[in-house]
Amino acid sequence: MQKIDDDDLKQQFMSECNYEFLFGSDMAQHAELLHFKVQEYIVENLVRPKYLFYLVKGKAKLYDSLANGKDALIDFFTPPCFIGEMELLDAKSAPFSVQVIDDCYCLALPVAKYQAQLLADPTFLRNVCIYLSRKNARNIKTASRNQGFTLSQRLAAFILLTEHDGYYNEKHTQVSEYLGVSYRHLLYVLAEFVKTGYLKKDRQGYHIIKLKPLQQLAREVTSSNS
Amino acid sequence: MQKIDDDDLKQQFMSECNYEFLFGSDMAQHAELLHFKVQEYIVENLVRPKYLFYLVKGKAKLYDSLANGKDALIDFFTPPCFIGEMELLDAKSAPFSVQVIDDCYCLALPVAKYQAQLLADPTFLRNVCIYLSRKNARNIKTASRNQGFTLSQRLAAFILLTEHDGYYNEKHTQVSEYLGVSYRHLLYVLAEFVKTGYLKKDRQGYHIIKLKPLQQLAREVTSSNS
DNA sequence: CTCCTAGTATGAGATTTCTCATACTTAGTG
DNA sequence: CACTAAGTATGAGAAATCTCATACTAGGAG
Repeated sequence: MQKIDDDDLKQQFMSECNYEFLFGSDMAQHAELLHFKVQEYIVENLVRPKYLFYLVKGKAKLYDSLANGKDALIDFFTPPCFIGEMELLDAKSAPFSVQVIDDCYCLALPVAKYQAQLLADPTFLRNVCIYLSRKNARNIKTASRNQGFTLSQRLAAFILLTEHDGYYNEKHTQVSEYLGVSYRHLLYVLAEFVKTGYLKKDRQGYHIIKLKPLQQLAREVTSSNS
Repeated sequence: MQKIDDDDLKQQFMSECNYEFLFGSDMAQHAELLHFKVQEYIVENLVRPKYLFYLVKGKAKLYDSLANGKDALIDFFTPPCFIGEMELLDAKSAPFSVQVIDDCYCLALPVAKYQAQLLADPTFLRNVCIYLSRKNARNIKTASRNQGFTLSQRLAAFILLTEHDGYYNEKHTQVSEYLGVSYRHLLYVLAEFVKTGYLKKDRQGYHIIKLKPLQQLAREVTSSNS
C-alpha cells in the first residue's frame, strides 16, 4: 500500500466516481488516495482496517478462508464501491479478506478520525445501506446458484457473463474458487466444452464457437436474474 | 396475515425488543402489530412488501427459488430482526421470499407513508446498516461452509448448533435446503450417524450418543467462527 | 541466467451427492 | 371419517465432484 500525493489524480477519481455526493458534509477534503499492487491485501483476514476505502480503479476480490485450507471467493469488487464498510459499522464483525486482482486505487478515510461523523451522516448511511443491500442480494444469488446448479450450467453462465469479443479469458484458479469447485473439476468441464466444440482454445484464449448451446445451458441459471 | 388490535400485546413486544430505540423519532406510535400463520409469506417472491417489518416473535426463513425448481434456504430469521428492509432501501431490488416457520408477530410500518422519514433518520439507518452487515457476514459464512465442507461435517456442526438437551429435532426438509443438499442425501448421512452410533432415534427425536466424534467432525466447520 | 511463484493441464480412482421410485406416517380439513 | 399436504424413510444406479500425483509454462526477482 502506498499513499499517492497527486491532487490532480485524486480530484479526477473523485469526480469520476461522484465521491463527494456520498456524504452529507465535505468529507472529500479528508480523503487520501492510496494505491495497492496486485495480490496486496486491502483488508487482511481478521485484521481491522484503519480506513474506510472507496475503490475508484482496479479490481479486487472478497474471500473467506476456511479452516481446511480452502478459500471461497465470495465477491468481486469493481469501481466504484466501498471496502471496509462492515468493519466501520460493526465493531464486532470479523473482517473477511479483500485482495487485489488488478492494481487498485482507493480513496480512503481514516476510521479513527471520522467514524463518529460518518455514523451520524444520513446521506452516507443511506448510500452504505443501499450498497450493503445490493451486495447481500448479489452474494445470496451467487451462493444459491452455486448450490442449485451443476458446474456446466454455472460455467456456461459465467463464460457468457465475462466474455469479451467472443473470448473467455478468466483465471481458472480464481474462477474455481468463485464457482465453488475444485480447480481440477473446472478444467475437466472446460475441456468438455472444448471437446463438444462449444469453445476452441487459441493464443488469445478460449474462443466461443457455439453460442446457442452455451446460452441454453446457462438459461436456468441466468433466469430469475433480478 | 392478520392485524392484531391489542395495544397491550403490542406494547409488550415493543418493550421486549426495544423497538422505540431503533428510531430517532417516535415511529412506534405508527407501527401496527401483525400476525402471520405457519407457511404464510411475509414477503413473497418478487412482490414488493408494503411494510417494513420487525419480527418480534416466531421464526421465519429467507429463501431463493431457482429456475430449476430447487429452493435454497439462505437464512433463518429469529426475533428481533428486520424484514423487508432491503426493499425499503433499494427500489431496484428483487425481493426474496420470506416464509413463516413458526407463527410470527411483526411490528410493521407502512412503507408508503414513512419511507422518506426513515431514510432521513440516522439512528434508524445506522441500525439497519449494522443489521445488514451482520446478516451479510452470516450469509457469507454459511455459503462458504456449504461449499467448502462435506455434508457430514456441516451436519455435525448443525446438529450441535441446534441441539436441545442432547436431542436433535429439526425438520429434514428444511435442513436439506439450508445445507444445500438433496433431502435424500441428508437422510443418508443421518442414517450413517445412527449406524455409527453417534445418534440414536427414539420417540423424542435423534438423541446424541457420542458427542466427541461429532465435535471432531464439526471442528473445522466451526472454527473461524467469527 | 536461474530460481521461484502462479498458473495451466491431464490421468486415475475414490467420494460425495443426485435423481427417481416407492412407502409409510401424521396432522389438519371438509 | 376420508382426503390431502407435509414430512419421514429407504433402495438402486448414475452423475458430479474431489483428491492426489505429475508436468509443463511464463514471468518476475535476484
